[in-house]
Amino acid sequence: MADLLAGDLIKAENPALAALAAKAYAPRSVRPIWLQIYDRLADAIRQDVVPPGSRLPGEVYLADLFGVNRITMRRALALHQNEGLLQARKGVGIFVRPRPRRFLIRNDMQFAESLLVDGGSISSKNLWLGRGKASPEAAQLFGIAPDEQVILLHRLRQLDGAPIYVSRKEFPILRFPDFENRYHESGSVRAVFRSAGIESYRRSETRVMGGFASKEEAEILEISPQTPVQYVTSINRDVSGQVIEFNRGCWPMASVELVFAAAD
Amino acid sequence: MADLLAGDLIKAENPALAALAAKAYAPRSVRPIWLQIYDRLADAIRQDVVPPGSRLPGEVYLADLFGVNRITMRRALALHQNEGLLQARKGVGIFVRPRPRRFLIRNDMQFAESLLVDGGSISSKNLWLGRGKASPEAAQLFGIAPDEQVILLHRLRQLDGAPIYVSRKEFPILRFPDFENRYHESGSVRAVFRSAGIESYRRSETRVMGGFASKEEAEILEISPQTPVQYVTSINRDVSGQVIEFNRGCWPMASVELVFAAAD
DNA sequence: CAGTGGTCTAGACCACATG
DNA sequence: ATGTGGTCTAGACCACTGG
Repeated sequence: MADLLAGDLIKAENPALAALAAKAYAPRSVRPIWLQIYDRLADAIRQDVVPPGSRLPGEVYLADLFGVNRITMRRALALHQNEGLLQARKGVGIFVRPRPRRFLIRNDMQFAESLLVDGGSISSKNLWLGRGKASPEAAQLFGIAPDEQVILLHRLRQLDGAPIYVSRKEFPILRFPDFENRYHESGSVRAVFRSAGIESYRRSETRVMGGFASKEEAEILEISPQTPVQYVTSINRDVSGQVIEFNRGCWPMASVELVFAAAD
Repeated sequence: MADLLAGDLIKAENPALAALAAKAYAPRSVRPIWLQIYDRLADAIRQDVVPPGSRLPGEVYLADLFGVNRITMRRALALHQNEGLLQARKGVGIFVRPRPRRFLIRNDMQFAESLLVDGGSISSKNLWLGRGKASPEAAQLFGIAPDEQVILLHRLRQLDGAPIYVSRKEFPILRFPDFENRYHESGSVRAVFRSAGIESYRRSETRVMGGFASKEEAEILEISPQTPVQYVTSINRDVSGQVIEFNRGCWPMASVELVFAAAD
């Protein structure tokens, strides 16, 4: 009784979703039911039938609404989670993720990367600053032993409060012996460079590769583990060619677009 | 009876796989069984217990081997298909994909992209050459109307016979009125450029973005639909700045690494 | 505590490819 | 005809979150 009541209430709250579910399915042989549900959910989300940030009705209710078993319903939901449109939180519900925006990272080689996005405010948050073992790649670039220490800076970039990019930067201690203090004073890497006498530097190489979010990355970025992501590693050098920064970042794949433009 | 016999035969064929499956599972609360099976399969593949190109035992047999239900087994297999290590062919079996290699695409801006891979032979295959409607983006770049025609060249790149990259190139007809004939004569885009008086050109912009393989792309690349891929679009200009080529390519995400190096 | 998503099983039927 | 992978159901139990 209480179940029926709750069901009716939710249904009344979102008639558009109910209408979407009421349509007849194409034959299973043409396209599996779960993919058809996946399609309809995608439409519902993109057409703001269910707005970003809102919570979807529960799986059992949705399954009933779409006239399928809960398992079948879950397949459709799971694919959307994997692709980044939805995000489940155990014990809480399934939420519509903020509309995936395409970030543009201009990578002009001469300048540091710059984030461009239409509207929305990007904020940067430092997760951790300290010293630790260099990654093998950074050690080689800095010309130090593999187990030597480097300055480590973990940063998180957020769009309107939602995490969107996590990076791990490495700097050679020899070059920036007082990195931490300088950084705390200024709050900017560029300023630390300047205080070390580096007025200008350049991006010498950028690598892009695909992967799947580790548990840690998934937690920080608030996505499901195994979600496809893009890793970007970049190398900055001073004018003499010395490597002064090695950076490795991670994006949810769906929300970034990289642009590499010629210098002109 | 026949079942048992077949099972024993296969098991005898691959004792290493059986050994992998025989180990006790960690508690489900630590890591779900299907993810533990996923892990073991990954090990088996990466350690050549099941070599690239070989076919896995059937799902029902594997499920029995790992002591779980077929559905549970399928979850582990499905994730590997999604990530590119395995590839299922309906009615045939599940196959181990060729070891994902990291392709390096050097993108020096001055030169056309060049494929680098350690060992293995890369071949190029033309799927289609003809004329058709320009994409909106290309039309704008070429300075033509959105419904105007362009030269279209669909190409497939293969590594040791396995499809690895599919691209769709667009060229302005005004600039290359005799493209098809020139191309058939020489078999190279560069030669067509030269015959049109273009001795040198440059890559002015490259964009990288993630996505999920459409049904068509999946078929060409022999991957499952919805598998994560990377799209790369690039623009080539002649020395005067005129756009002479617009290219859009698609890679299985797991098998490519893009390198953008500064000109130096 | 109730409701949520996450996992797992048992069994069924289908579509496809191969011999 | 057989075996393969693909889909779908029914029902169960668990772990987590919130009030």
